[in-house]
Amino acid sequence: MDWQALTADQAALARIPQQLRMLAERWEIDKGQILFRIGDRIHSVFSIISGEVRLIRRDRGGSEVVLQRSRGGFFAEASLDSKVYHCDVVATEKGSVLRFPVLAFRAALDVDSDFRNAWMIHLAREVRKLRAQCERLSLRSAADRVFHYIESEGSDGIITLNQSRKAWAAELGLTHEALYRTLSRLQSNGTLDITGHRIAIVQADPAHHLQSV
Amino acid sequence: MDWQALTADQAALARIPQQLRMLAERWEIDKGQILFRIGDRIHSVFSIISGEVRLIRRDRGGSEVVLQRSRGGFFAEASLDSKVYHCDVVATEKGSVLRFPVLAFRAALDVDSDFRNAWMIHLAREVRKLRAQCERLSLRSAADRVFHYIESEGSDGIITLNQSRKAWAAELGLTHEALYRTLSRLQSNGTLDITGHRIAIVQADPAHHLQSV
DNA sequence: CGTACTTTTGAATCGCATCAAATCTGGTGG
DNA sequence: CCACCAGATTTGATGCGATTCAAAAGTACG
Repeated sequence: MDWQALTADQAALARIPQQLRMLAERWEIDKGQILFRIGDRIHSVFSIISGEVRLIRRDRGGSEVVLQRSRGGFFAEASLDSKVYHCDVVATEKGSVLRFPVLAFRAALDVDSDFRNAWMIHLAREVRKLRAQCERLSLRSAADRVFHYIESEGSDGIITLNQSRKAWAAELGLTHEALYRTLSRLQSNGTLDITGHRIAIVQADPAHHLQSV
Repeated sequence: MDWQALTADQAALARIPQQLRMLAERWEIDKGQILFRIGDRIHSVFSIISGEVRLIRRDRGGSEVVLQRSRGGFFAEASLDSKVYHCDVVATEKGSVLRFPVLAFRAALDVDSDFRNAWMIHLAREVRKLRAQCERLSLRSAADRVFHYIESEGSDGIITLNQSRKAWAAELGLTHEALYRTLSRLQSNGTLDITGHRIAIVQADPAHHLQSV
């Protein structure tokens, strides 16, 4: 297991103490596989290596509600403080996850203050990031969401995307068509400078300027 | 300070050790007041008693991006691990906040394992809740968001709102008009049973049924 | 070289935002 | 108790922008 390669969004993973690492199991998961069901006794905390999982809650009618889609990072962290899982978890594509026994995880948090601090920092950052994303998703227009993303996730009005535009569109809550059209409009506008995966804000959107006067 | 009244969404507040509580200061804030600016040295962690604050980042053009709106609960938690604030914080209405010295807060987390556990649980729950909200906000239709909210925030298809519908609309990322119309349509549909602040799903939405077949 | 996926453009449609205005509600003070 | 006000609720008409469906061109990878 290459623990060094994961540090980017996963500083907490790198800080996992040796003792706990040795207890981690790698699970290969198939598309459609159910990792655990609602009501199951909690046994593990997971981190995704590859693929995608969804946390789902179903009503009696059979319609389902996606509580979370994960492609990387931990999931079911909230299970650290309960006895049973509160949702189903299903893999939507082939991939693999890392499984940590929850008791050992709790014990490591209690004992290892470095790990504990890394974990708290990880959670706090996640909260900050998710709050920003909620704000972004409540913006009405595609252009506003693009700006918000660059301003909050990039630095100094410049961002280098680490994903395909299609995936970015999903993160922005847009269809890929809408994002493509918005980007090309903003570029021919002179508002954005797009070179490959690097996107820079050239000047504030005219509409935004009005607000600031 | 009535610490008991806040336990609802704020279990972590109730677990704050006596020593740290004694260091807390209550700040009365006016509309438009700036609590701190980007680049300021971090001195405090805050919790809102009343009113609303916004975490804002500005670009050079003067247009601003809202990273977070808070009406209750902690904000700027992520500042526990940095030296300077990463955004401006402005009050958008009159209210008051609780101010904890960040050093004492960190020390309390190190020393008091009860408080520490409560804090980690608080953060993990916040993460879970925010992820669900992001999923909800990326749903296209107003009806889907209403269902998602009831399924994920309520229990057994029933929810009792603790806020006005206008405020709920904002949380759902909708205009209040859209929410009012959607609710009355779903009620005359026979899909929802609405009695005051109690909303119950009577039957799955027909459109959802198709998916589950 | 072929396959799967992303990127791109087009046309039509639909749902939500927007602006407007009326009604209802809870709380305040006279 | 009533008048009054601010805010929430409700309904209507209109337009825009994103979705949707469709299809073509580009690109990475084995």
